[in-house]
Amino acid sequence: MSQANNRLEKRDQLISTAFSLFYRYGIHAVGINQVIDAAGVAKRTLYHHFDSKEALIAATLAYRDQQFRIWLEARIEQVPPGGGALLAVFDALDDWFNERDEAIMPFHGCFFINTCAEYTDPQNVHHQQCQTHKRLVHEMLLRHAYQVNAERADALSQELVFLKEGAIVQAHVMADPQAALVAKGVAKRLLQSYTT
Amino acid sequence: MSQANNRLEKRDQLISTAFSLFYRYGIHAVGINQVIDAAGVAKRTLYHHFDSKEALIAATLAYRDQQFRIWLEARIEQVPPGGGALLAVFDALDDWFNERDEAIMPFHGCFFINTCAEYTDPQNVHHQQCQTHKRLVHEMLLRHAYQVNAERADALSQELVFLKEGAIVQAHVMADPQAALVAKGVAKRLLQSYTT
DNA sequence: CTGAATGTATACCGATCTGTCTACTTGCTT
DNA sequence: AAGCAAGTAGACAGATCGGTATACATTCAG
Repeated sequence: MSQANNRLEKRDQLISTAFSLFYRYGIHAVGINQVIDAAGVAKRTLYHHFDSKEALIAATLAYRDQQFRIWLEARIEQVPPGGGALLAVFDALDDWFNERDEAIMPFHGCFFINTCAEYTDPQNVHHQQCQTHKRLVHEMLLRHAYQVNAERADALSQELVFLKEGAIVQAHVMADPQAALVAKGVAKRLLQSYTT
Repeated sequence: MSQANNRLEKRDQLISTAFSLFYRYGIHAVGINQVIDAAGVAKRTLYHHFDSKEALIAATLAYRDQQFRIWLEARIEQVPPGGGALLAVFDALDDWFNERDEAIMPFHGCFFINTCAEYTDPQNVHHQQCQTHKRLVHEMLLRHAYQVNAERADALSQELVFLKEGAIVQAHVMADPQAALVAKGVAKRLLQSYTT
């Protein structure tokens, strides 16, 4: 194992450890010492890679953004394009909520919604990073909505986003394992009404 | 001003001050000292009324639960029963999001969703208190859904809840002032399909 | 060979955290 | 009149916070 590999490994180790802790316990509730202990890394090493806790938070959000979008994109592309792809989103959510897909386990709600709950001001740096993530996911749905109804793709995708967010909140807050399927039921009817 | 009044006033003052701070900055981010400074109360007084910060949090959640449900109930009862009452929910949300109703200002997302984001474990005491609140609001919608379609009231109310939660998240995370109206549009179509 | 980069461990800094304590005041109730 | 409940201000305790400093080890590149 080369030094260059070690460099990256430590950095990534810190980010993925920080993510797991932030995601489970919340950002404010997790201290820097807890992160370095769990990562098995010296404090100096953390502050070598990141200027501050704020910088670590930003890196953690970027890490999850990548992980989540790559995962969802892959799940959608497993089915033929069109309405089916949009419904596949809810099947993906179902597996996420019920922790049936190792690639995205465990489930503690949406990390970005949770982060906005800790930084409620929309002007806050972290809040805005969450907005960017949500916007990118929305655009992903929009691309597939075009295949269903190009003229009304904006409206369709936006309405599906509402159902998606509602399902995530319901699954987490109410610990409802069927949330994704309920949302999928509504999405189906919605899709029908958009498929002229 | 009698002493007996003063007693209750101090307690309520602490709760409403704590709520404002917790709601705006998050629970973990707000310290006990910050609460007593803002409330203009001695630390001893806080610990006279509450055993711990945990107890203050519980009281804060109960306070908001009451405030919110009384507010929403009042908003719904301003219109004749039936489908209109269910749509009135989204008009109420619209005023909440855009801070047009003094009774429920300001808007920093849903305090209960935010709290669940800080206490992600559904077994956590505070998380469960949030579940209870959401269940009570759901039952409120259910009662009105009965007027629309008694046989399928469960399904209808559940789907409206999803739209409601989705709208709250969208309004907060994306700072989208129109979220409630988008959700209302979907709710309208949903209601039509349930009004045989 | 040497120096820069990256890593280790650990002590330390000042600030803040929740919660307790002392000492005193006020005012209602019995 | 006496006692109790509720209030004040503020010191204090012990832990933890984010972040820095010191001293040293390893490894790769010029």
